[in-house]
Amino acid sequence: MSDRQPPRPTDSELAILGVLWERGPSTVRDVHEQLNKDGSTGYTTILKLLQIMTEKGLVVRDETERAHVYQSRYGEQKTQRQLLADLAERAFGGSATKLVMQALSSRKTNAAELNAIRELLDTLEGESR
Amino acid sequence: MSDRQPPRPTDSELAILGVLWERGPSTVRDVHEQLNKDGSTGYTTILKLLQIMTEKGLVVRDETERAHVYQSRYGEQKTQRQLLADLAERAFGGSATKLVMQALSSRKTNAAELNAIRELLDTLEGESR
DNA sequence: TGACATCAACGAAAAACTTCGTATGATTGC
DNA sequence: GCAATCATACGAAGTTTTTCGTTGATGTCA
Repeated sequence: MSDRQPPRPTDSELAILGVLWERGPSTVRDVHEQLNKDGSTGYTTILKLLQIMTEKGLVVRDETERAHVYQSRYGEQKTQRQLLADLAERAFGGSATKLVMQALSSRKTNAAELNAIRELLDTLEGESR
Repeated sequence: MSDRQPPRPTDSELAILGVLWERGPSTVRDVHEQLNKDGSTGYTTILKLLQIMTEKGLVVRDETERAHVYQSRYGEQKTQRQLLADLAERAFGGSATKLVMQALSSRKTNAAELNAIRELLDTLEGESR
């Protein structure tokens, strides 16, 4: 009963996770500087969010230095998969295939990207045999 | 300044929209009965949510009858596209292609589904020429 | 017509999310 | 050593989300 599965990150939390994935383990200052390039969020806001995310188990904190160092507890891809599964469940009747097809048909994809997807399909088809 | 773009529906709102898309225009009672098959939400909870959704512009209300009739203001696919674009933006650095590839590689897809996706790719490739 | 059912509206409360001010303690530079 | 700086922690306020109870109006039917 100790570690149940991680909660879905909120928008703000996801923005922070993005920085942590990009930069690796970071201090509050690091994250704040990165996020403040365009928007404007106070330092203590980021701090508070990271504290809450620590409680939730979304990040882990290293307190050995004065400036605590945070890192994402779950990898970027794992989180992405989680979010996709969640969205498929909530908005696509649980069908990931429907999700993929909707995503594909609703925007312009250039030839290179289409090829990359095609190759991925080939790989998957090989596996499913 | 009148109609800005619709807000992202919350989880509960999305559940209600799901019913409206499936059933078409419905009363609060209709939605409530549909959603209460498994979970347990009170009648007035659904009512309140639909009132809020009306304010937000997610649904439109026909008040000619005593039991108001609600319908989704935006189609299912349009909403799905919106949600996908939003998720791509928030979690995939704005790349819908990354989203698709992650969705494809993170689960088992049967042969028929893979073929359907392949055909879709063919169609898209034709268009992009 | 009078009791009962049905419905919308309103308000309120609890939880989650977002934001930040202030307090307080550690570190650093002069 | 002391002031300025940098860091965490705490609490609080405002907003959104979710939930429902109550009220009052309208309709039904025996």
